[in-house]
Amino acid sequence: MTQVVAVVGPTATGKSDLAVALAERLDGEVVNADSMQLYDGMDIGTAKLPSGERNGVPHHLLDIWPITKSAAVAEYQTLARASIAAIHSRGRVPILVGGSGLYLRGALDQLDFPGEAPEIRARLNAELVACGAPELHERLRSEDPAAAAAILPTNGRRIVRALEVIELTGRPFTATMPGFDSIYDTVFVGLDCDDLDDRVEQRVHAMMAAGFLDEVRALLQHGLRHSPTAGKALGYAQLLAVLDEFGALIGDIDDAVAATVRGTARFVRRQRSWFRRDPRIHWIDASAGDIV
RNA sequence: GGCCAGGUAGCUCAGCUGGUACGAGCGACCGCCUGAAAAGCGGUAGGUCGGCGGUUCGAUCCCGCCCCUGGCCA
Repeated sequence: MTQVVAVVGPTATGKSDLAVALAERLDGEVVNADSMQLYDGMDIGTAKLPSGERNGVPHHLLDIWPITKSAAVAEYQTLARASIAAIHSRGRVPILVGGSGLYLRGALDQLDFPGEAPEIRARLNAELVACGAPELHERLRSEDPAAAAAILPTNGRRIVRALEVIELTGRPFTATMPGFDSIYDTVFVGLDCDDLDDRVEQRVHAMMAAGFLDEVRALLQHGLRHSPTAGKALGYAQLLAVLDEFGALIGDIDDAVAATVRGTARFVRRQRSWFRRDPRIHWIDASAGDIV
């Protein structure tokens, strides 16, 4: 059975560095499991490890999507599994790194995602706007009571997704996550630490000093503002809000930075509540001395 | 010094000519999560309604004095 190492946990804990260190010791290669680092050109704001700091360790699934593309977990699942298989066939150890919980589970666990139907989703989204989430939830209840019970009537986005899948596959929508069964022999390493909020604040300021705003300006010219996924990324969305169509500053940059810090801190909480439930993870204090 | 506006939840503000604050957004805390997941969604906790007196059966909302903030005039 293919052996895999997964480095997981909330953002800004040093996962990328740990992954490189582990790859050097285990003769491994790194596979990205961060939904935003998949995008080409999003470097500073996603804290993508610069190639100079990868120490020659091959990294896979970085910069594979244009920012205009809508993210797709199923596609990522296919790519990640292919990447893991290729690394294994080379006799090396795949090291999956990232903080995107669903992406990690998609790559490693027994999850089957039903098909994708952009046109159906577009129509349902239009109905959502026209009728409201509760009405669509009623329809979901009649078509798939189990899914309706698991999805709140106020969560329009998930209701749309459920109806989309039902219409596409003709089968009920599985609205609950399965158990924690990896399809690989996986070791889960979780990184976390107490002073994460401080680290986050420092990191956001460091990103600004490194030219985050200019990165956003450059991506603005490539359609970041209208991209369904990339434009919603932490930091990018907040900075877009203070820039006009030509990249001129029209808002308070300090407010945008503060909003990014707050948003990231909230994101850390969501990541923790996601990973906390996974009993397979061996947690390590990221602020400890020699974590390798 | 005078005039005006205002002092209500951590922050920004709502609040029917006086009858137990219906508060809202954001924040905080807790949680959910199957093809947009750095997204989306839910729950909970916070208020001596600036202070002191007065009128009233009863005052956040009326009266007086005081304190604080902003603006205008001197």
